[in-house]
Amino acid sequence: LPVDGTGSALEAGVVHQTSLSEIRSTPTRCAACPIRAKALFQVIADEYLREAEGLRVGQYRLPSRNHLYHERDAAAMAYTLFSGWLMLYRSDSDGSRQGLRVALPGDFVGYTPMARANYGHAALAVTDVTVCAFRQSDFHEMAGRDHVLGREIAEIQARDLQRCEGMVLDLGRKSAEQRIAHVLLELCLKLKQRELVADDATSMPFPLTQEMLGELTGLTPVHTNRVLRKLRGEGLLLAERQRIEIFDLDRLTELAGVGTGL
Amino acid sequence: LPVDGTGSALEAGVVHQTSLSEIRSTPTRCAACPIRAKALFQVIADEYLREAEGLRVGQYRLPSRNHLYHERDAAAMAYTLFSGWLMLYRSDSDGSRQGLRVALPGDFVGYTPMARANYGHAALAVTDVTVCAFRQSDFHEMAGRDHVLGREIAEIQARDLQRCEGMVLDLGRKSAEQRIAHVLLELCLKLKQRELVADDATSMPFPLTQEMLGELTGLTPVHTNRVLRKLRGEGLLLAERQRIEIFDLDRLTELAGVGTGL
DNA sequence: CGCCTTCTTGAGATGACTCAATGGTGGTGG
DNA sequence: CCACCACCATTGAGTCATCTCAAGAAGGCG
Repeated sequence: LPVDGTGSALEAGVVHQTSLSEIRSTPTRCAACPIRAKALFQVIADEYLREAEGLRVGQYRLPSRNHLYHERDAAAMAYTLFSGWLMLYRSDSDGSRQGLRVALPGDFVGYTPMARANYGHAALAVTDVTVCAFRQSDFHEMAGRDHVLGREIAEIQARDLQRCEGMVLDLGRKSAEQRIAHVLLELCLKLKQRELVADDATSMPFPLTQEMLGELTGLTPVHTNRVLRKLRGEGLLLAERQRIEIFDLDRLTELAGVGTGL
Repeated sequence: LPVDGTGSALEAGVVHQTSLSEIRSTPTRCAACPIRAKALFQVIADEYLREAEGLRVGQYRLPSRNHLYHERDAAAMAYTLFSGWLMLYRSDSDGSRQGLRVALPGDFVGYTPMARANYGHAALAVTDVTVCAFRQSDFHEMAGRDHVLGREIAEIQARDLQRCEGMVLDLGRKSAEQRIAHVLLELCLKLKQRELVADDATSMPFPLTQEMLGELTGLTPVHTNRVLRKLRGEGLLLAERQRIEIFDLDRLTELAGVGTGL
């Protein structure tokens, strides 16, 4: 029963009951989860939602610090995140991690339309997590049958690419402060869009460790800490365990120096 | 007749004859360009190729240092690069550029399946360039009509995303030397795959300035230069104007520290 | 109560940047 | 054909941001 945080949740695409446990009494409709209107199926009409629901393989629970999948795993499944936070990252050859994106409830992760592909990144549960699993092949087929859906999935992918390019810009051109400000703002915005946090809230849940925040921003945990303290010193925010409070959203936004598109 | 290098080639998606001149006597079939089997239409069967050719709006020539499109331009057209090199980049709010990717002959650029989207990045001609233009809408429609094609376009996008994620990894976790080595190796490999350079060639054309190489790797032009000199000092490569010679491919690869997937 | 993870802080090293000046090279016009 | 000019590469000196190593403090959990 290795809950060492490194155990594989999926092995070659097969569900591994070690850390990924099926929820047999599915209480809620999955694809039509409360967040749907704002998230994965953001752009997808109800008829697809119902069909997608039919394709669902199962709903699973994954404890904090376990992996949903690893980089080299064959990408057999895609998931919608029902509850909890995931961090998607890619590892360097020396073992250090570079965060790619944080997935919040409603996000769609692991979809890879390439034939015989690996995921290419790992997905780590930051908190306890609930996901709905779909077979990639079912998704492909469904997208193939209906080109409107196919087009909408293409849009999701295009958005992911533009986000990734924004990250390249940050890592290549921005200071540590700016990168941290940007990540925090992005998360804050996303939480509000999904109504996981009130629109006028000044503080938000924040289960990422400072080390993870550093992984996302290309920084050392030590330096991440110093930057957070500096931002606190400037009255911009307060980072506590499991929670972040943003005092001055406008100044933080200005500091982040984001153009359009966040 | 502003050939100042900053002139817009396209204005709101309309071809601007200032720098982008149509080639009226189209001598070669475009979509079926000599490189096709290895590039854009890598995975696309001949029947689509013929259809794509029918959709071609025109073939254009763009002089070196001009833009094919800017970041804020409405993404009305997509292009296949017929000859020459393009650099795709995104600008920081302070005006500095972060390179995203170099496009070589055969590459597909500017495709954006999002509705009413901007390109989100700019495309700059590194050399004189010839492109074939397509309307995004025609492409969408064609992909919609045939889901096999749609799926294949999705694969191209997925590949782009994985490349971009690799770039995030480089910028976040690797040293200047490693990033430069990686970019050079990637270009070398791509040129060989497309048979623009002999498979056993030790040197390759390299029209990028050191400044552009710095833009791609998140480095200052000055530091880029120092790194190149250092690599030369170690007998790994020789960077001249317009050309790079790689002496020790294996050691360079090892230095770059790329895992799988380049 | 004690362990383990996370956060905090210090001191010193270093990779990359800035500013500044010089030298090449190819193109252009007289 | 030559002289000039623009762009690019090169080099130096000094600074700054970020990293490394190391140690200690603060919670949470069994």
